[in-house]
Amino acid sequence: MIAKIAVSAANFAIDKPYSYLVPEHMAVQPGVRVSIPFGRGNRTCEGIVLSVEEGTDPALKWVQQVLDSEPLLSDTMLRLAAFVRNRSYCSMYDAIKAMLPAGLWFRVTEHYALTQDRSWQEKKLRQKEAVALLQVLSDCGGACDGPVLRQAVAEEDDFEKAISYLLSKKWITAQRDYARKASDQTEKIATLAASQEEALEYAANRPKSAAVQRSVLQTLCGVGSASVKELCYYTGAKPATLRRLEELGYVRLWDRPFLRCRQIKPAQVEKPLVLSPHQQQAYEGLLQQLSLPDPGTALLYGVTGSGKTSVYIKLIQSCLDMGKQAVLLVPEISLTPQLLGLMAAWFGQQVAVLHSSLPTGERYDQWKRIRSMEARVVVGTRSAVFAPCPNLGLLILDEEQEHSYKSDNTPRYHAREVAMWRGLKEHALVLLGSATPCVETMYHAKNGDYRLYTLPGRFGGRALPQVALIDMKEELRQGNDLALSQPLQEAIGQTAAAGKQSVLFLNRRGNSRALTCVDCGEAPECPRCSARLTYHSANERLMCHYCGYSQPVPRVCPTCGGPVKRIGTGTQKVQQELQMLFPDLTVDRMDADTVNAANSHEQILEHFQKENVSVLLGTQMVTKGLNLPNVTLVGVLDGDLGLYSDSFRAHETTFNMLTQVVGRAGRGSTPGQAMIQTLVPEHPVLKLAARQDYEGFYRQEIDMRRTLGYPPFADMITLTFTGQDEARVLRGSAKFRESLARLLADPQYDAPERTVLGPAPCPVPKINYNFRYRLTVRCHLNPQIRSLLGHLLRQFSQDRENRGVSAFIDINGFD
DNA sequence: AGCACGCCGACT
DNA sequence: GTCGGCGTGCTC
Repeated sequence: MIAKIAVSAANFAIDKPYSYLVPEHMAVQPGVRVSIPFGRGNRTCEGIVLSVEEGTDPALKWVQQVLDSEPLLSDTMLRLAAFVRNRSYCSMYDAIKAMLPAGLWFRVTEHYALTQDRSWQEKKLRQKEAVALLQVLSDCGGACDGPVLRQAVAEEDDFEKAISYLLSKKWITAQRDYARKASDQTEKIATLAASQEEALEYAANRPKSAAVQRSVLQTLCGVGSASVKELCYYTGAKPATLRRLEELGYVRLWDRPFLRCRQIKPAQVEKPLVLSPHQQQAYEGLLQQLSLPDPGTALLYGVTGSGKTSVYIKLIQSCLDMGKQAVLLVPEISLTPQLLGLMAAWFGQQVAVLHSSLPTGERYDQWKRIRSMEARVVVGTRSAVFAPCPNLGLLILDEEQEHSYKSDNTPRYHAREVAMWRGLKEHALVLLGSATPCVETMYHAKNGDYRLYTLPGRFGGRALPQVALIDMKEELRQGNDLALSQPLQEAIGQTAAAGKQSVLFLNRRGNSRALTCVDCGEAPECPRCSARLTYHSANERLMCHYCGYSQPVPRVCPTCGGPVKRIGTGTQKVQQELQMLFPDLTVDRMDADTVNAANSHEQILEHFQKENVSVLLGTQMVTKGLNLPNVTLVGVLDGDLGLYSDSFRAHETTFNMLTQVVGRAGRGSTPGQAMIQTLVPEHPVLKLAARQDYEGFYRQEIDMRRTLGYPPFADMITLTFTGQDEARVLRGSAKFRESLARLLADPQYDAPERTVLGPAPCPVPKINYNFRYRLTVRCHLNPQIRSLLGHLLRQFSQDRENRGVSAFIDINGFD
């Protein structure tokens, strides 16, 4: 028997199904994982069986072990993986990894053993580490486990070097054992208690003898928290090392409570669910569509507060009644506690929650519950679109325009695209919900590709907030250079006086944007990135938002020694301004600096609501999903930020963001009021956002896209090239451009509107010492062009000229 | 991307 | 001699 296998060690350039021989007695079927030898060195790696066929071939290698007793992925899911691979230009295994819960991954333990060849006994070896390892192996009777051997050498690098040397001499052999990562008991967990920068700095300044401490901190910086057991295993640390780090304040140790399927607190709901006439109408239409043999796609379009959630719940109920499973995707789980409560109230134990910050064991349990159909409603973020539902009936993407549905690392898939594929192949209904649908989505809905259901007006007939655009140029002319305009100041005062609350939104974090020298005008930049450092008052440091680099705030200008001044506005500075203007008001702040493990998003909101704090000041985070009845004023401090980014989505993103923020005002009985501060009050996008006029915005935007040939009328492909050697990156991308342009000129590609632009530096031309250039291609993507791009990418990575340069591709992306 | 193989200069 | 550096080509 021959098995075709997707191999974990194969990257995109060499990825294909590899054939292996299956031993007679071995039970191998598609969807199980196996361990196999790969490459010249026959290193053991993992693979997943794609298909099995009769036959034999003496040239092939043998499957070593079967790692699963039953298939992890059904035939459909394997085909889905192939789809993701083709769409996002990743390897088959990358796609599969995105589909499986982390708890399924195997922890590899190595065993080392001496071979028959003992010729080293007569030799004098130069490497003292190698001698030590051979000594330990002999002492252990010729074989021992990796961790035992590891202790013989202080430095990880030296250990690796010595091992590979001994292996190359064929004096020892290495064998790998696989053990599942998910555990069943309570565990002691170590969490990083200091900031990454502090921890890394401490680690970097330790003497060599503290290598273990360093590697613990480095590991923790990568993962945030890990079980003490695993940490000790991977780093060679002893529990005492971790206790020491706890004393020093870099690590927090705690016992994770014994609950793998976390209980969600059900919300108080009145049963049965009563829909408004509009909701009922939408529901009935959707139900009819859900019952079709091929339901296709639907768009539920309704302003914030129009009650889309009730329609979802009713539809999920119907889907369950049909004996099928339903998946509800949300942009970010932590932002939707209310929704989780509702789901628990309506569907109780049938709900499974899936998202990436779930502990591995819990995630694995949920995954199994879904696969066995014990859980029939799945709520989760992007990756939950891969929920292993055997009988899928309904896939809902709430707030479908959100960027978080697009993965920004390998595999670069869009949950909407994956959902569409599943809908088509598994005969499930795909329901997109939004108050401000993505322009492409609305286009398809209006075109009849998707069915369109509209919920007009806010639930309960509540009025939309009054929105005013405030001209900040005028404010400057009148001598007000504060971040808060005169009208907004007054409104805040009045709102507080009336016992109501205000939410202020700022699109940035940190205190001031940058530090500038008064004399020479220099602003400190990140040494690794082409970006200015941002001042953070919480830790009195300048930080890079791209790579995390930080340094203490310099007293004087590093270039000329002149005095430095903070420019720009951040949440911290606005907070100071507010305290100066309104000494009696309390202000809560919510941004990346105040939201952390100790102070969660929910806790800040709860505090704001319970204590009736006058003002909540925050970044992006305050805009999402919250429903605060006592908030009657919303202020956007920098409404025009984002309008001028060079993405074709700039207008859409700004409009959506503003609409979303403004919609937070007046969700209770009192009508709301919103103010958008801007330097360009005459900008049509801002005017439309102020009027909450999605239809108007859509008409204007779709015309522009048609004229300029942007999606949905063509596809925008971005090819990004990165590497440390700028000349190489530039040369590689230019060469890619040449081949692409030449090939596209062939009439077989039928790409009449093609254009290849670039190479041009990316908006941030250097991140972490890596230079970044990109090509932009505008054309109508068809299967031929897709495979042409794949071919060129493969060719690119195999070209010796391009060593040290990596290329990746993004289609109709967001940056 | 790894990783081994092979060729070459340098060190013991 | 033997070690290690680096260029080259392959991965069932």
